[in-house]
Amino acid sequence: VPELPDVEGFRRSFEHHATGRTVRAVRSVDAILLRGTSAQAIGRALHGRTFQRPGRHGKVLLCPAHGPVLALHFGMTGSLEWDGQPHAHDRLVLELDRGVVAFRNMRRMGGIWLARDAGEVGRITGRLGPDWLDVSRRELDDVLDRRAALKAVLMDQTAAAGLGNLTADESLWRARIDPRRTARSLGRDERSALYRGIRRVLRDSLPLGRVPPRPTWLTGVRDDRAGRCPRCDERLRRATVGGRTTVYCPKEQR
DNA sequence: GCTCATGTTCCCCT
DNA sequence: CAGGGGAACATGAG
Repeated sequence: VPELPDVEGFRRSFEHHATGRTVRAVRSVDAILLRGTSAQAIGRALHGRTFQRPGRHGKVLLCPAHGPVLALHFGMTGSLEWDGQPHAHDRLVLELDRGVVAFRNMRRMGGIWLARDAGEVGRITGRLGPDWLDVSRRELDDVLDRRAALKAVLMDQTAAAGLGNLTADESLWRARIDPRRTARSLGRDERSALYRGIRRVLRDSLPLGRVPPRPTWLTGVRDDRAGRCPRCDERLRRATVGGRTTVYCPKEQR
């Protein structure tokens, strides 16, 4: 479920459970998820190291350990678990001097990176645009300076990082803008509405670590094929935009 | 068996 | 080069 709010939730849990904790063992490393590193390299780099406060850039979680930095991308089904119980979908398990953290990921999309130091983190996040929480209203104009479909631009991580299918649809629904519009076609007021929509969705989702499936939100009704707009009760429509299923209100989103 | 899934990347067209 | 469409990746749920 990992979009910006979810990864921020993982970041907080990692901060709470792992900051100041020392790695005692690394196991259950899934080679298919490794990106430019190896199980041996991760073991060598992290064993005996103590984690510092984790960071996040878009959907990437960054876990520095006084030198090496472990980076995780959760794909569509990744999560962090602290139950200490072995699970078939564990793709990386770190035993700490107090507790165990498991990177669990059923579908094995996403990735595991290891940077040798903070300076090398750019190799991992270098292609990402600014984190959406750091995008100013003014910078939004730069992000939208494209001919592509608006929703495709919002989900393009190289333009700005962190929005996914859910947060993009939710933000566009809040702003009452048609996801299929060309990014460049938005007027000033529409851009401001979109900016407020994105901020609002992220701000409200952040403390929960997820986009809340409230019935008053699009997210709460989007999985219902016969779902209706929580605001105007119009029958919601489904389309494919930017290669992904898109739910919107044809009456309000213009 | 079939369809779809909250992500990313690559390839082929236009 | 920019953008769209589709497939691939890997695994499950309905």
